[in-house]
Amino acid sequence: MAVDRDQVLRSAAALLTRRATATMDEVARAAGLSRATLHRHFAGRDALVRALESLGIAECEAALDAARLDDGPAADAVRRLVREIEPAAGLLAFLYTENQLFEGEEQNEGWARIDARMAAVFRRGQENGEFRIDLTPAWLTEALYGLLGACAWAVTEGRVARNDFTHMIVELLLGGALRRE
Amino acid sequence: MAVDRDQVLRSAAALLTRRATATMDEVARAAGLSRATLHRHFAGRDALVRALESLGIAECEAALDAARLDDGPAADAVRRLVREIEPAAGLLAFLYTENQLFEGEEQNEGWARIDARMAAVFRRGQENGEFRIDLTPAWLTEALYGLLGACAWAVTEGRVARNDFTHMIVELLLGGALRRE
DNA sequence: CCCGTGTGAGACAACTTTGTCTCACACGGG
DNA sequence: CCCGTGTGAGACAAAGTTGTCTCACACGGG
Repeated sequence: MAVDRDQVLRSAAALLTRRATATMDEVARAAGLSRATLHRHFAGRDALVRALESLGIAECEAALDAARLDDGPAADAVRRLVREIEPAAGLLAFLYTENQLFEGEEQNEGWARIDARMAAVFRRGQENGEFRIDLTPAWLTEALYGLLGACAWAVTEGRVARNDFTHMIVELLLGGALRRE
Repeated sequence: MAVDRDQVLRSAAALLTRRATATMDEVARAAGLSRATLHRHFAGRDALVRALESLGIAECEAALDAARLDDGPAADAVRRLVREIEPAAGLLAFLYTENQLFEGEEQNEGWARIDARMAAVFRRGQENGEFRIDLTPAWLTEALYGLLGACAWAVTEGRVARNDFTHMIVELLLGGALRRE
């Protein structure tokens, strides 16, 4: 009967993303357990958010590893990254918007490392001539976060098919909306 | 000594965007007034959020009007839209993430109308051959929201220069990151 | 079969936030 | 000058939330 910690965190992220003021009781209900049990696993709201953040950081790092960003064309690396990070998109959407974190040095360091790795692949693409140079790596990184969150939300809202997730993000991020002949 | 209602709403949006659980007292302090006065203008937290939403809808509609989305190439229309909507980007970033709104028929209708107008310009671009057809108008609309929020945040964080706001969004949305020869 | 582990339900006090009210005061127009 | 309007500060009760505890119970392994 052990609670699936990750599954609890995921449903908490899904709820908190669209209603950040949700009660611990609401979070518990959404995860299908009682407030008492939720409290046994996470000492309080802060602890829950920190756990969400730790999970998000860990999943991002894992996705970055799995995407092998240094291999082959940067465009392919970005495509692999988006595909790998898709399962964590909902979590990311929450963490990206909930920047109350400004505390916690360890966490901040984690995000800085992730940002740096993402920016690095864009920079590599610029240096080898794949990517245009007027869009800065920092902006492309932020834009990727924004698109991941937007697409995750669009999928849950039914405005984008789940199977199109990677395609929609990568094609827009790399190719843009303009038609090429 | 009358309080500048719009300015209060803007600073409230700025605070709530990154810390949605902020207290009415914190919101008041951030806006530079006392909780008592804040309460005189907005009956409560709900009223404040609804006012934020009304302002956001109004500014979006105004930007849509000013952008003349039906005139000339769709790409130029999108560029005008982003330029017009820039001042409201912070507000939008908050409203886009805080989807606790699911109540309120009038508001919902407002967003639906805005969504439809945005999607229409993308559809027009597809129909006249400017835009590629594998990215749906609904997704391009969501992506625009996401990019607006991401860029507004990146600007306040200092990762993107304020003057580059329109350029960064439009160039990425329309042209993508890939270099063209 | 029994017992240990983990859970749900509910009670409870402590704390926080909210909404309201009162009072004093600063400002600006008449 | 005086008075009305709008504000800040603070007090206060009401409501909501949190953290803790207790008890009963379901389940599964030994």
